[in-house]
Amino acid sequence: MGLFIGNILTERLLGKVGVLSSKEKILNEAIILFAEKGYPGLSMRQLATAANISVAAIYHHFPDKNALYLDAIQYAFSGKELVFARVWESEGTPEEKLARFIRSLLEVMQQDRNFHRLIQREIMEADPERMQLLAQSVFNKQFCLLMQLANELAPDQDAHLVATSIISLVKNYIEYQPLNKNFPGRKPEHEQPEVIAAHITGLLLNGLKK
Amino acid sequence: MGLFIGNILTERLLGKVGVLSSKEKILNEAIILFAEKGYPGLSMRQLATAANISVAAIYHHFPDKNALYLDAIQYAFSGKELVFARVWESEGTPEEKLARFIRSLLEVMQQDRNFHRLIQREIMEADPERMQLLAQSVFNKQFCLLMQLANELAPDQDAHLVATSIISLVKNYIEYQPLNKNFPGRKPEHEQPEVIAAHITGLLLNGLKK
DNA sequence: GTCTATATGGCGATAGAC
DNA sequence: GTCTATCGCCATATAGAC
Repeated sequence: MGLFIGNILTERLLGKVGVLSSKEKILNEAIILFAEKGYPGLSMRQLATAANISVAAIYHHFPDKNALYLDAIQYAFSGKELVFARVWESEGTPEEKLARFIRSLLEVMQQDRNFHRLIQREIMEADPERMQLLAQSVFNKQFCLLMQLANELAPDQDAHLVATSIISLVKNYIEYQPLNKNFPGRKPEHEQPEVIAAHITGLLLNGLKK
Repeated sequence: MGLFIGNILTERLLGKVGVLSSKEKILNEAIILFAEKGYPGLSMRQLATAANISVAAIYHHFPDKNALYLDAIQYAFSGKELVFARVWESEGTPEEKLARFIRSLLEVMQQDRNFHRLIQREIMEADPERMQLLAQSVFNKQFCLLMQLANELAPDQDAHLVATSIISLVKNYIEYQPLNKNFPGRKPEHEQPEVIAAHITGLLLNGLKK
């Protein structure tokens, strides 16, 4: 038992049966609030209030604010890789796999907005060490599989650039939604994942044709 | 004379002959530091030090931190529209215009990183009122012209979605550079604007073809 | 228009009781 | 493991002299 104290996965399982440890409660609130306000924008007092605990109790579980932030990010990232497993394991042509990947990525990003905003803030800070950690421990496998797919779809093109383009297209539809509401030509269906997914997939597979 | 005190454009002109007013000095530093650290991350003391002035002097020019921030954003945005004028006024096929637009956007974003980061932070905050201001007073004309071009290139597709895709592709190559360094398949030429521009243009005009 | 000095409060972090 | 109380510092913002 003592061996598992502090193990996030154990706490996740506890969470699934409705028992949230204090540490997990803190981390859950931290993910939401760091995503919303950013690192300097969230005070330990605000977090303590949100988690319904005292500031001193937070410092019992985490040595300082920075360590808590890093833990929260790791916690938010854990398990995300599994979402795409079914995409890569599924049967079908490369074109079908691309459509499925785009659809899945879009759903993950739109459903878990806190995850998306946390990543976005991290990328914006662009700290080299943290970028390396993020790339290697979170996204590396997915990026490689996407490059493989890109290579099947367009062997003559640069797989790294193609993979980046695919991710860019999906990510920015989510990100630009609040801004794009204010531009002409906006239609209600532009917020529906299937419409966006169809557009992106079509664009990639056919380009712009008259 | 008194009429022009506080007029940013006047101060810009003064700036061009090497005379920076204190207010302009503050705004210039504010753009850099807000872009780097974000609103809560930058203190008035740090800004005062960077602008080589006292905190009280800043409060002589701006009523409070928030007003200063909004002024800094407006200041950073002023004049950006002119950059693309030559793209839209130039002669050539729609395909050539697209290539030129992509190239210009890429250059503006890569050269003026502070501008890019300020916008990015604003979009991430996603405050509805500020999104409206940003869309209408800064990007509206460009977006409309880009939609027109999209319509010429692909009349059967949704111009709003196509325009968003084009911007997404360009913006994220800049944004992902620090992260992408850590993925396999990375090549040095992936940081050259002309290589990126060629890839994006090709992707849009031809799609992924075997 | 700029300064020094200061008011007032929130910040991260800790001490020590229970 | 959680609390109340508190430390020392830095935050935004202001007062008033020059």
